[in-house]
Amino acid sequence: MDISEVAKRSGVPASTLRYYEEKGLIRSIGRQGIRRVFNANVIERLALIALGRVAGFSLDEISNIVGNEKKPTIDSDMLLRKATELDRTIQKLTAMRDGLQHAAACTAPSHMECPRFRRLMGLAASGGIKGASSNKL
Amino acid sequence: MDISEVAKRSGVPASTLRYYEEKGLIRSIGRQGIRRVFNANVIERLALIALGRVAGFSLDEISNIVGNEKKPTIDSDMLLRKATELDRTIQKLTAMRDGLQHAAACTAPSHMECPRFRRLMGLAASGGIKGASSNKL
DNA sequence: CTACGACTTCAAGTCAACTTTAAGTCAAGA
DNA sequence: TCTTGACTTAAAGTTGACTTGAAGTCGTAG
Repeated sequence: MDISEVAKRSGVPASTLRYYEEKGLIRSIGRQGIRRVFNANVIERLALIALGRVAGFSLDEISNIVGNEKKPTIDSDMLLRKATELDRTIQKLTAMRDGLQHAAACTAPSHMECPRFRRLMGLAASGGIKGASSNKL
Repeated sequence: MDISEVAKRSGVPASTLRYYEEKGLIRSIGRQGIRRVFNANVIERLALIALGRVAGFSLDEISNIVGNEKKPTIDSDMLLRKATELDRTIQKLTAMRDGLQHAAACTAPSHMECPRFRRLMGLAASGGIKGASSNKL
């Protein structure tokens, strides 16, 4: 596949694909003349990268998860830590989703005045309030 | 509470608190001389903002969710849409968490070669691969 | 053969979300 | 009174993740 095919199939712009390759997140299997040629599995890898972004990981963190030509070691302890971190995030988001759903139906003048909303949010916030990806590699 | 008290209690730097106030995300209840004075409920609000960030919303989107002095209307349809969006994100992250957990224990040479990992990631990616917050206000 | 369109590199530009810096205000303690 | 330290503003700087632009390289249709 050439870069435009990958872009079309994945929805990721060619410029981003070049950028990701430069960062070592994906790689082209070779060149036809001057043009990059990609293996079909790059699509899967891009899905994984997009997923990591949604999960709030930085490209560097994702690099550690999915592996990178430059930085080789993929440490299973780190994967477990990421999984745990993600689990905490999921709990927060679940409480937030419920809070949003309730807020949409609630008649309280302001969400912050609704005890149910506040309880859900308190639940979501419990155990650390800091932004995503607040832990180191 | 003065700004450093809020910073200490919330973990959010004073510079960020001023920035959030400028954006209308939080507000000080008044001034003592030149210094801001905050009501205790700002802590709760900051928790909600942090939560929104974890959920992948931009400050502008969060502004729509939690309300803003400048932009008043908080539309319940929008809240439901955000809840739905969040639900999709939660499903993805759950699959990713399971994938990471499995990858940590799996003996396959590379994650991408492990069928279980790939299935979980495929599950996570199904129904749209694009990054977070890809929908408009 | 030459012009076109799709690729290439490399450098610079953009954007959101902050952070830092410089210069100033003020209450309180020595 | 003078100094110190925590606040203030406004503007400039930083970072991560891309995007855009300029200048160049190809394969191929006319």
